[in-house]
Amino acid sequence: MSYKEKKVITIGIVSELTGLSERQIRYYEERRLIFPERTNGGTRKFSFMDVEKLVSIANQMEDGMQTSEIRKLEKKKLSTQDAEVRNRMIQGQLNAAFPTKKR
Amino acid sequence: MSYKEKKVITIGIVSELTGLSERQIRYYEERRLIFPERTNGGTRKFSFMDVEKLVSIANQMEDGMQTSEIRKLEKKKLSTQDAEVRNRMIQGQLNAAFPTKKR
DNA sequence: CGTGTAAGGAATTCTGACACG
DNA sequence: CGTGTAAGGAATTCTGACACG
Repeated sequence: MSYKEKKVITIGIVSELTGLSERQIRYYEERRLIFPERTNGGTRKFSFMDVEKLVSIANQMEDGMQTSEIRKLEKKKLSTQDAEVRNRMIQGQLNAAFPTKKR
Repeated sequence: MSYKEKKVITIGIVSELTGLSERQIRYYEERRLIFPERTNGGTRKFSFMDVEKLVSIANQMEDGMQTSEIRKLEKKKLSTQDAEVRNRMIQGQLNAAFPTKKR
């Protein structure tokens, strides 16, 4: 796994990096917008990906979006990506199976 | 600055990532092999680069090297790199100044 | 709904020192 | 020299709750 996805940053640092309060960060986790891991003792651990996502969330909140909307939009984006990946894979399979077909 | 160099990891996580004890990590800082930053409160903050360097240090310690030797070797490596960079830059300047010269 | 805050406790980290070798 | 450990304190984080709106 790349450094970007490794969960190693505590909430205080994340707060500094994002400009969000710890309260906000915990709340966004409660609303299932981010998914930090935990140490054995229960301390949250975030990745740089989480930090980026939090900045994005902050922007969407500023635009008046609610956490529920942000979550839904995120889901939609992911399923769209999934569909695109599937399409490309199928297309690849077809191209391999029928090499004579144009393009 | 890239994620790799950003100082955001606390010593407990670094200990887990490297397999080194916190005592060892603090000692290597005392011997100036690594240079973590600090929070306002005084808590150490490490980067993924530091983590990599610590793994390298651990290997060198296993090979029987002393911290003073490791530090010297590190310095040597850096000055060698510097020299190489300078050489390349000078060569580049020369190539630009005398484009007719072969190569 | 989203966020601030005070409260109490627990986990984490810090330093300086002693020990062993 | 390099590392473990107990000690005491300070910084950090955690949860559940109340408040405001």
